[in-house]
Amino acid sequence: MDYGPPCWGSLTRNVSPASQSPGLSGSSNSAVGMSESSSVTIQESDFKNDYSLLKSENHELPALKYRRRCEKPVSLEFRNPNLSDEDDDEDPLLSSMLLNKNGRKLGDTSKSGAPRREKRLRKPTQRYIEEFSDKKSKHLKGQGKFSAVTKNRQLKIRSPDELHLVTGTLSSVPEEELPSETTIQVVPEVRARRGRPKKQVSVLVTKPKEEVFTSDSDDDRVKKKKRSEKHDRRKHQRMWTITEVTKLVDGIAEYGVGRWTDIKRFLFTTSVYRTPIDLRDKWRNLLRASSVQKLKKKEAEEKQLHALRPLPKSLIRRVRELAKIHPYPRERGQKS
DNA sequence: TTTAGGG
DNA sequence: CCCTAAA
Repeated sequence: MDYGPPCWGSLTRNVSPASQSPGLSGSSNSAVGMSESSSVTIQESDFKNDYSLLKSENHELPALKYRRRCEKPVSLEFRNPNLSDEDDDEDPLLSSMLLNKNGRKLGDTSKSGAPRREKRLRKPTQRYIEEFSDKKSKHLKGQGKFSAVTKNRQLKIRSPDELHLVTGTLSSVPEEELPSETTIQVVPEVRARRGRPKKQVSVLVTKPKEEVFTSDSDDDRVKKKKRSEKHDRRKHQRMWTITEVTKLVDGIAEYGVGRWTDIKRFLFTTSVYRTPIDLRDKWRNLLRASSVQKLKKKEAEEKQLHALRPLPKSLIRRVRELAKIHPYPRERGQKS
């Protein structure tokens, strides 16, 4: 994975693999373990043999992972409003497929096939330009990757589960989510939610963060079984993965508490869900969780036991540190 | 429009 | 998560 796919246009292989050091993680966490990167190693042969293939569609991501400086043609090429639009473009499509057992939903989506395209023609320019220049010139932070995902990229097999994943179409997830959604076919909250994808700039951060600590337990996400439709209380609930929490904490460390929109825009650009408000809520919960840890041991144990995600120690530690640094209104006391 | 606070 | 008030 050292050379991987070089920049498409210029074949700049002179860039050293060490160039992926993300400026984001510079301050808070020193223990950076690349996690996602490991998932793309399988594609190497393809890259060498079928060069045209990756150009066609779904192989650009790994490349971009490697080269964040490689903002070559991809950024513009995929901005094409026609086929572009990263994740949320497939919302209706995806949901219809997954929920096809629900006749109503299916008909609904199919009906609105055409108009949806039209709507997609909005101009991303303003924000896009802003972000683009911002990243490029600013500090050259860690976010240089322009994902520009296409329709279906079924690459990136991070866990063996995904291998037997029927894939094909539902692999439009950003990158951190949807690890094992194979068994369930109910998935009520594919990603619909109330429309709020906002401007999805096609940059994604892909920081080689940890995710190494608890091995997998973060990939759980929607591991819930086959929830009967009757019993689903909350329409949509997305489990926070460790990766997400890590990103959130890191983002807070970088931009400060309260800058939810910034954090969302810089670190959660790929997540159509997770609004800034969600981030804030999660942070609130994190504060509580981290404080809980220091309460009674018994309580803590029970919590840990009950919790699906152990919430790594490192994260808790960081949360607490951050909590000390910037006082978050009202949550600091952890009273009542 | 975003953030803070409460439900 | 959702909603609302305030900035």
